[in-house]
Amino acid sequence: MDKEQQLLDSALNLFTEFGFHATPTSKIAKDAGVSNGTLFHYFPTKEVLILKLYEEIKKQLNVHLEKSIPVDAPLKQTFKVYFKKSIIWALENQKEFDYIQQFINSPFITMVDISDTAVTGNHHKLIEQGQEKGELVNLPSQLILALISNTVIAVYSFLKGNNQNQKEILQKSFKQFWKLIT
Amino acid sequence: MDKEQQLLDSALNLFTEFGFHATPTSKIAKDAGVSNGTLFHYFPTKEVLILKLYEEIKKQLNVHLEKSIPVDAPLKQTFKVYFKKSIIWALENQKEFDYIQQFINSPFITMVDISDTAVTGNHHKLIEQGQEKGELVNLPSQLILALISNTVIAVYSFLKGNNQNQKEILQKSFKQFWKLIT
DNA sequence: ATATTTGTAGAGTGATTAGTCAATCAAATA
DNA sequence: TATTTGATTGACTAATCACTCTACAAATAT
Repeated sequence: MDKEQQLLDSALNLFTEFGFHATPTSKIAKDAGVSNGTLFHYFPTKEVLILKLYEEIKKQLNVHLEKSIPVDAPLKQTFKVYFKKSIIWALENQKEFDYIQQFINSPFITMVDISDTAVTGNHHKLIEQGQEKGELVNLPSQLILALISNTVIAVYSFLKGNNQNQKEILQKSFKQFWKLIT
Repeated sequence: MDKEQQLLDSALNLFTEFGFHATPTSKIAKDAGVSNGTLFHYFPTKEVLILKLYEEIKKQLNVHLEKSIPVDAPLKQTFKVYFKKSIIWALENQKEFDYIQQFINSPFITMVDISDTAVTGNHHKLIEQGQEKGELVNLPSQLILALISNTVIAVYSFLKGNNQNQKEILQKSFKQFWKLIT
């Protein structure tokens, strides 16, 4: 087993349960089954651990999102796939998703690049293309991106507590979401 | 000067800048111009201080929102007023608004009533009335509430960094928002 | 005027914490 | 087989923290 990964796993569990500073490094090490010193062998400071965990989760999410995205599909179809994939990933990786939000809403966010909030990549491009074609509403692409992220968060946090009719909710939510951005 | 209020003010400033646990009570007391012991005279524990600050801000927001809300106005008008008032309050009280988000996305949220997320009151009722009249989309009112909150957050976080065209952005955003929930 | 409560101070305490370090251990390489 | 390299340990440290306690001052009640 990779001890670095085990440390990240334990950190994720403990950080989401107790928060960053209420989780001592000693507890993380213990939970991961390694010694105190080993933690600091892999992560020079606690802060680095917190940041690396964020980067790693963000990477996982982005890799997942870019998998099997249709090319040359109608814009609406592409957005639908992104939308649903995001929410389903969040539901299947709740700790990871919650960690992202906890991190983003904490002062640690000032330590990462500003243009880097959670989802990156070609989304800006996609939005601007949609606007050129007149399909998407004419609002700053940054705002549209924020609207998208936050709609995903809203649907996720609802479905987290109510997993009945998931498919129907997703369907209807997307329909409304599409109206929001067109 | 009310020392309890001064302590809450200092706590707000420091918590939003450094986070809960990276802000020692001693710093809060010093910043408020009182002694260590005085802080614990007003707040038995640090946790109580964190919770009371949250409650106080939530109350402020709710009081503000309920001021000069039109009665018997068309639903769309009522929502528009709520929508704009929320965002403008957030922009004018950024620390308070950021604190709410930091709190809600932290493990401390488990210590407050679940039915109590930030905005309370008659909003559920309003939504259900709108649905009965067939004006609002037929989705669970909890989900609609989440969509509303998160749209407000999205527009706020965009406008926080771009305060040009505020009026126009608000106008257009509401137009899209209304499509989202109808 | 006296007694009682309430507010305020700040030094002190015991516990906890991030991070260090010298000593082993394992495994790869020479 | 010898040597180097990196991984791992856990006791240790210096700092920090939430909170206590005693003393005193101010306000309020009797």
